[in-house]
Amino acid sequence: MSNAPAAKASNYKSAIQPTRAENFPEWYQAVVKEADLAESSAVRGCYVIKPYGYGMWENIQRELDARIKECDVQNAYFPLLIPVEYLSKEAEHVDGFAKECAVVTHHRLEKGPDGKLIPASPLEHPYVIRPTSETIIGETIKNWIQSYRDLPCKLNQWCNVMRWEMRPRVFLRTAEFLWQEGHNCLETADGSREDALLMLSVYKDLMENCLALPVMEGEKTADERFPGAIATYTLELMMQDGKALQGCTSHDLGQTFSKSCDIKFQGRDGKEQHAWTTSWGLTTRTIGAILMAHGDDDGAIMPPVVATYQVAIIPFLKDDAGKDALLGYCNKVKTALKAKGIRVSLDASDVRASNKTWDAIKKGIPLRVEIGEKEMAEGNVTHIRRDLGKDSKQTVSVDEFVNNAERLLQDIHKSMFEKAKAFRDSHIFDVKTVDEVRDFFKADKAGFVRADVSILEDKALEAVRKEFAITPRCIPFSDSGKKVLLGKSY
RNA sequence: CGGAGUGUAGCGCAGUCUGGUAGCGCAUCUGCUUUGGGAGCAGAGGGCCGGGAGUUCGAAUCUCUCCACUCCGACCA
Repeated sequence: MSNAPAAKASNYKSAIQPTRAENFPEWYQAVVKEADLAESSAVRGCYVIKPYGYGMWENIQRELDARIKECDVQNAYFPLLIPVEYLSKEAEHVDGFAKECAVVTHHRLEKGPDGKLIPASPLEHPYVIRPTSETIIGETIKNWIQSYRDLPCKLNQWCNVMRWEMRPRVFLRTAEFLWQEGHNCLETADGSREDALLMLSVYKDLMENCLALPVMEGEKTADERFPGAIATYTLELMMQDGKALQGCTSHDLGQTFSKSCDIKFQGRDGKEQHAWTTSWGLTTRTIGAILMAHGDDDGAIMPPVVATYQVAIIPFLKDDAGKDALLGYCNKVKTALKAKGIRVSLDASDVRASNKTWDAIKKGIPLRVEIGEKEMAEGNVTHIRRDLGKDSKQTVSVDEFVNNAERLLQDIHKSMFEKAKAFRDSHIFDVKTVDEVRDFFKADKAGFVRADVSILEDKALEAVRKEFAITPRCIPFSDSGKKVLLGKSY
């Protein structure tokens, strides 16, 4: 933005206000609203995901589900309600979630004296609405597993969960959210560790190749671990304000849950033993990550692989006389693109073309196709890349465009990834001492600092962590466990 | 759950300090003229000022009390 040519500075106005530099959190909310992705609901902390936003989630689901199944995981579904006793069996687990559980205590409503409905018929055994399903899945599959021949047992469910958050933020932290949670059961300690890492690699594939998000893969420090896990692996993402967002999570649960749920099997040696389990999840938060990693001051920029629409066709209608012919031409282009498997929107409404254009920009549709009488007369289309802006405008024949559209989308993906990666790489700074950590965040610089893991032992770090609200994000694999990344996070 | 802020038309805001029955911009509707990076002119419609209680002849404005949202923390995907 700062290097925008002075010539157009006079009439330049970003579509989203405030800009990222002016106020990042407010910019984020404006992007969500202007792109028509979601809105707040009557229920505190719960949001309505609107069709344009839900379309992204469906595409993320499709891509991730296929990859999960490649790992021989089967989909299943377990109840929304979990008996409170289940949760209380694992001490660390209950500590981790007890504070944020919604509890179902009654099973009926009746009219009170003032005509209002009040809960009636208290439940003898209350339920919690699942914050996660380790316990109920464990209690179920213990009956499915008797022998090493029943292993591995790999299950996944797509569902909603509820965690009573105090400070909700659309997509990033909501009381109810959508995710998949995988729960695998393995034969050995090595098996569960390798499995947790395998699922992490699936997420990495999704992030890089579908969401165009560069990741920092690593292990969480002990205090950042999932309650009950022996190791938590993560993909940390960097947002454009330099804050971290945890992109997914994959836990090696060891025998914690197999012991509390009593998942036992007879091993190859004939001896009975507890199984080794993993759990791994990815949520609708990834949509927030996409917005904050790729968006610019004109709004969202959607990665082509999961974009609800990959191409927006915008007819430039001059008058009613030529309307039918022009829309017919646009529809032909749309049909040709759809035949190539490309998701296309065509805005045939009477709204002014320039407003349709801005709508497509704010929604972040990767490719915009403008079609007016000029194009129609010559058998052409004009196309513009969202990530590069109007300087990328090109006019080519319909055939050429249709044949090249897939490659154009791939190019967009590639440059989005490279741009995000360049940002990430230029916002990680090596430091040696706690004082350098303090100096970095005191100067209000954006990004992470990378230090030797021994810094975690330094007593002085605690005060700095508190003062600037920084946490260890992960111990990246890339430094073979010798370094730790510290930063602010969502 | 702690600290701070904001609730007035679909959206963004002014008006509140100093009480007198509500205004601006955008959007919407109508008409004409326009049309390739947010159109122009003319006209029109739309709000019991977040809810409740109180003070007052009179409350958007003062008092009390709820509620919601936003930001910064704590907690987390």
